[in-house]
Amino acid sequence: MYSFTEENYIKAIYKLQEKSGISVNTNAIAEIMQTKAASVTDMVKKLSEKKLLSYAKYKGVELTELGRKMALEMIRKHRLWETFLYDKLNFSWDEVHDIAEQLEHIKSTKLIDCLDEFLGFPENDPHGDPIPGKNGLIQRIELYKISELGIGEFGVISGVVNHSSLFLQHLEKNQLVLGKGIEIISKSDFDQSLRIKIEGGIPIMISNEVARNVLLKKSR
Amino acid sequence: MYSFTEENYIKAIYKLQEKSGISVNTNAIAEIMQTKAASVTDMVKKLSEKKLLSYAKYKGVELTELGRKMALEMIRKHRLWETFLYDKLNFSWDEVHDIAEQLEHIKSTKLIDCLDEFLGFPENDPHGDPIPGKNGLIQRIELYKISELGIGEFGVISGVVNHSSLFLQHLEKNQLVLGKGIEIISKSDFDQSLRIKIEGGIPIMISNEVARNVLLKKSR
DNA sequence: TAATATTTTTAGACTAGTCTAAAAATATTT
DNA sequence: AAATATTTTTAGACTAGTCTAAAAATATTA
Repeated sequence: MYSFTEENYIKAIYKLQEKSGISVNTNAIAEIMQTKAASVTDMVKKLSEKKLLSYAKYKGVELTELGRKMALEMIRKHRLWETFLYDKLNFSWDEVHDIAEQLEHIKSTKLIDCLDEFLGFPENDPHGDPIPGKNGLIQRIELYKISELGIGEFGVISGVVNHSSLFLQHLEKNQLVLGKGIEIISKSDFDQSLRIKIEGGIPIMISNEVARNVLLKKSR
Repeated sequence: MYSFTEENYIKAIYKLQEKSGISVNTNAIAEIMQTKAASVTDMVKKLSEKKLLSYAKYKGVELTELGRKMALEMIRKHRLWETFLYDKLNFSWDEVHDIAEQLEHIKSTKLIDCLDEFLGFPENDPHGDPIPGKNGLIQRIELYKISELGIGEFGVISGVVNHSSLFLQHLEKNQLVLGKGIEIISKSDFDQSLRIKIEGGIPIMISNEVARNVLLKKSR
């Protein structure tokens, strides 16, 4: 059984490895873990002994297959809990992260698989990020900004680029919520604003600013 | 913010205080916390400094109002999560406890209040134990053993006395699940076994052993 | 490539929570 | 009420995870 701290280190290292290539250095880990480099060295040695990552002094670390699998499990849990909070308990997009940060440490495979089923096997969390499957595979679904779609194309709102409360509240006020299907009606050559039709509603205008910050899964 | 360990101590002390009167002694705490008396002494001193309980050397401990409130919050969380697992994720009676033991430590008042609402403000958990309200009040509903009801009386299954997996599985096999309405048809003078009718089913026999371990809320 | 700057590691110490073994207080028995 | 048994506390040590300060390795610059 792994401690919360160990789990958080693995998740942090996974994220760093995702964006900045193969080997992750001590200082970078210290920064996102809000701790000191010396502490990271200690922990990294421990995780290395547990075969979760490979580590050579002064050379940075790299997750093993075991570590990678663990990181994906954490991310799966995190995103499923976020989806639960958003879909079932009506939390807003910006409230879910901190609570999911706690919930992702709950140990029970059955719990998370049942939750997955209860939520209808969602493919993306409320921020549009893909939810890894039971097998540890990420099914990456191509998401497009509204502004990238052509006239006549259809899509389902699946995420956002800008996560600010102000923006999320603006979307909600305009019925632009997760899961809604929309169709591109026309684009203005003047200010790149768009006219779109929301599923079961009348056509509305949205600014290019909005169109560049909402992500769609193409449909039809 | 309190640690998991501190929270578990407070919950344990509350439970002991419930059944065995006012002052709780060190060894009893050590036993249910699965630790040694020396460790209990240390922790109890700490909790005393935090005003969660009052403690006099060699005289045992007693929760303060603050400690009692905290214990009730823990119990509220525990029982709401158990209800969630049972009602929404279809866990069985005997599976919910261990996971709720982890979930009860999640820190978010909003989360637990939204969960309460999502579950329809349940009054009892899947074991029939009352769920403390937001205010910290326990609404105690009178529950009767099946064996205490008279012939012709009706009741809804609302809890159990014996919480063992073996017993809970036996009940499930015989359709004796939470929320089912039953009617007492007759009682045997020989072995105190009962004939009962389960809502929407045919009459069945149950042993006195079963009848003494299932709790009903009277109805009609 | 020598000097300097940066990064990483080591050494030793601290806290929370636990332990064992022994001492102190309380309870029970005779 | 003295002897014995039990319970509780103290003292000192251990582990996980953290820290600071200093040493060692690596990287950068002139």
